[in-house]
Amino acid sequence: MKTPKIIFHIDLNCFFASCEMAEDPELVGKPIAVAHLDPLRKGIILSPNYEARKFGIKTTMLVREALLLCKDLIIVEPCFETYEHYSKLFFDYLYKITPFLEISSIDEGYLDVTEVCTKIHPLALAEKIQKELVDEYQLPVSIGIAPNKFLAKMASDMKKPLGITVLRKREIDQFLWPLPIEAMFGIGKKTAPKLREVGINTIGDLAKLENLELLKKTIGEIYARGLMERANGLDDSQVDASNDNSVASISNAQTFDNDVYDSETIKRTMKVLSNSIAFRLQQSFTKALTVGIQIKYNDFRLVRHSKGLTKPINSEAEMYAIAEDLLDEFFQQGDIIRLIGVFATRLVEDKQANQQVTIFDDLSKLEKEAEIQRIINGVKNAFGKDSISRGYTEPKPKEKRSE
DNA sequence: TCTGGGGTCCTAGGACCC
DNA sequence: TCTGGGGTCCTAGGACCC
Repeated sequence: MKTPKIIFHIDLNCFFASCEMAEDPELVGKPIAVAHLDPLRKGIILSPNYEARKFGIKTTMLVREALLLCKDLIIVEPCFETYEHYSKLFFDYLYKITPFLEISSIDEGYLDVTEVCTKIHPLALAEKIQKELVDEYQLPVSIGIAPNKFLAKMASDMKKPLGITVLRKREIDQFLWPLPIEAMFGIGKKTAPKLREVGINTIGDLAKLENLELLKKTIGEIYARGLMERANGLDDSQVDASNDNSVASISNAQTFDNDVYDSETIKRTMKVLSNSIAFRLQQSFTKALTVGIQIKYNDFRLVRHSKGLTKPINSEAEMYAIAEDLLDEFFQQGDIIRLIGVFATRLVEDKQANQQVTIFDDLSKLEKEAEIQRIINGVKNAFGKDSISRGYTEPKPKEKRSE
């Protein structure tokens, strides 16, 4: 018999909001939320802190709805550079605990601490991690402790903020099974109703399901089996510590303030998006073997079209040329478009480093984003004024965000 | 609750090759 | 020969996550 592993799942609590409070102690104790202030379409809450959550404010809620719930809510514009900085501090700290670390997103990871825990009790280790992250970086975390990744993930979710939850396999009937099926990691908005339709309302119902055939028919055999296993506390997936830091795809998308009918407007936006992706590819010394576009129609239907290449690319001009071809191929007169995106996937290492220069290379990332927004606004303003491309005018000096 | 943006993984089906 | 089957690659689309 294998000796059971000890897996931690560590989750940064309301991460963006926590970063903002760490940067500006004045915000501590007040209800704050990180959100874009764009009043039209983008004004949604990305991360409320716990003071804000007390008012019922949740992620993805519209800013104006949130302000109705709490008129004193402080809205902070997101700064992703700051979040990446804190994310790095977080993972660098965890690497010192053990190299068996799997980074699963910007604000969470799995640790295999089986070895480490031959010298220290798991609970003592979790408490130490929690305390040191708060003391050193003002970052609160919740920790789930379990014999596998799935149970650890479910456990870390059970107590927030600053929770430590142990979930043993023999206790799943008590702590896991009573939870509603929606609470299970891996079950989303589409699958939950399908399960409820066949009488599965809790994770326990799923675990004890006798008629697997019915479920196979509705959601497919592989998915059905996987879910049932995990509901029974089984998950033999390993903590993947390879973390080579490479991403599988890079994308950029823009929702228009107004629905768009003409391909010229879309193309101008695609040019900006292509530039941003080319920049990121070059920064990460990679090139793409597939380039595609993403279109969201005004009925929210989302489609993707892509093109595989024989030679990898990472320049704006090449990316844009493909995006333009795809648009010409698939855009129909009469289409009404809400969002356009460009993506690069099947990424490969760029052997000959990055020598290409883009028009934005001399700007900081923040300035670049501001510039992109400005150009998109320019595109919006030009909307309707027949096909005259305004080109890129002199960027105005931007005020820098305080560090 | 009229609904953002950036990712991941999986699967179906067609093309192509042997 | 009017007809096989398997493997692999590619594209599109679905679902999920933060």
